[in-house]
Amino acid sequence: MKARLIGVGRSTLAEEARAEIERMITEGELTAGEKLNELELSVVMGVSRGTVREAIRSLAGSGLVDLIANRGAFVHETTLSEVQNLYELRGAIFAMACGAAARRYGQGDEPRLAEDLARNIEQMNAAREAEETPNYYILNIEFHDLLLAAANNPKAKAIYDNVKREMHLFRRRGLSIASNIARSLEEHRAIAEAVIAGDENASRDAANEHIRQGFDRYMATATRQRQADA
Amino acid sequence: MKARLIGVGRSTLAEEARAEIERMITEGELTAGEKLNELELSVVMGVSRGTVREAIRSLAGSGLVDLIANRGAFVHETTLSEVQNLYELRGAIFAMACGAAARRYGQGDEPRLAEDLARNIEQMNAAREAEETPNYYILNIEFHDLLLAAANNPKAKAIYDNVKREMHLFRRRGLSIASNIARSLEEHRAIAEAVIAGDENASRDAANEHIRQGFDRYMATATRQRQADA
DNA sequence: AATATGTAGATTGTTGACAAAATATCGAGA
DNA sequence: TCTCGATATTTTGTCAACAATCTACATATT
Repeated sequence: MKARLIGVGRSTLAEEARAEIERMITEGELTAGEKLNELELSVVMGVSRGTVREAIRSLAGSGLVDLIANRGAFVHETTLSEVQNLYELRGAIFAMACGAAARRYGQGDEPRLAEDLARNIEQMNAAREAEETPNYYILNIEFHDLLLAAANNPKAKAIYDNVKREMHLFRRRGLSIASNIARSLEEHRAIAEAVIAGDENASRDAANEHIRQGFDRYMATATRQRQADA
Repeated sequence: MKARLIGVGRSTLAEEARAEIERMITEGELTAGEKLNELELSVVMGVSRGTVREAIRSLAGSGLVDLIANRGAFVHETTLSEVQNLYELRGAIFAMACGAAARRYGQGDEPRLAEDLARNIEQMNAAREAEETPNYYILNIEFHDLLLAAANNPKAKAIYDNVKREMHLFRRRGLSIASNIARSLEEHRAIAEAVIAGDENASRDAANEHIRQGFDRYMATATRQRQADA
């Protein structure tokens, strides 16, 4: 007896509403600082206000929305100093994950990690040479996700994803300059090497360095763009 | 013109309900794995079910309760492998915070940090010599909070607090053996020294080491207690 | 003109009721 | 006795209405 499971993952209306609001925010239909009107959203989405309210509340926990009692919910505005904090937080978690991945690989708990990382880096190199920036972007995310998965720490991964999304929200503009990609790729190689060597400390350091460099690249690009705008 | 502010801090009913449920969990009135009955809680607390529901939903984001659609909310059960993950996560954030604190102190952004840390360590040493374990416990928390505060990263602090609370839930039994306290104190000294020297990398390493040692001490004590139980 | 006050409208906070799903109960048949 | 299945009860999901609070605008006051 076998059948396609129906309704699996189909969850509550509130969860679907949450996903929809989340999409609206990440895709820019709702901009930073904008107020979320419960009634308006409920009409647009065709559910009751209570359901929308529940969705908004659950979003607040992820940092995408700020709640003020009796005043409502607002799309979180990320300041520049917060961006630095987000980078540091992301770096801390990523470094920890790389250390854990190295340990687990060394113990034989992640047998496929080596080939997965090698394949990813190879594809990334190909994307770089072909100057296929969108592919590079996807592969870049995959690289980090591979290591997060290998760390086998779901809560850390959840936090990492939240931080990533909030950062993504801030820097809508791509930061994909050819030289940046080349350097980033080298850093990936260094991380993968340390992890596959099973060296926890080296993995952590390489990961930390990667995020730090990423922040520097971000700041440089942001400054340049700001000058270009002026 | 001056008057006492009224209604400050008084928030919504749902927030108060959340705080109350949180208390019930942390104080053990609701045990791990137990189901949270919305109606029951609403009667006990004298608010409507919807309000309780909102409180429970907001707690889910902090990891204290797990939600299952159409089945309800359950107090999160922390497994042993999760404990290790929590230690690692806490270590990552604490190490990052110590690094940031070192940088900020070096830049003159946290002028009071040096004396605060020195005072804390001195009091801790006094508590150790007097064998006042409860005081030691409070001072230990304060030490970590001082550094988290100096890092000036609110989101990191929020996550740290969540993790800390979840860990606290798991290990009800104290782990305060005299020799442990002495070693822990030495590690604190090392951290403070690195931070006040403004050395980011050394601060991170010292913090990481501290949490790692803490985990080892925890495992040793837990194993010993398990043997004693058998 | 600038500031305070009052009032109407809009929005959030809270509740109770109904619908849908899950769980418990109980009996029939092997 | 045990398993399966129908039924009753409990519990969650969703909604609409009411109450409390905030916001915006008009009016009055200096």
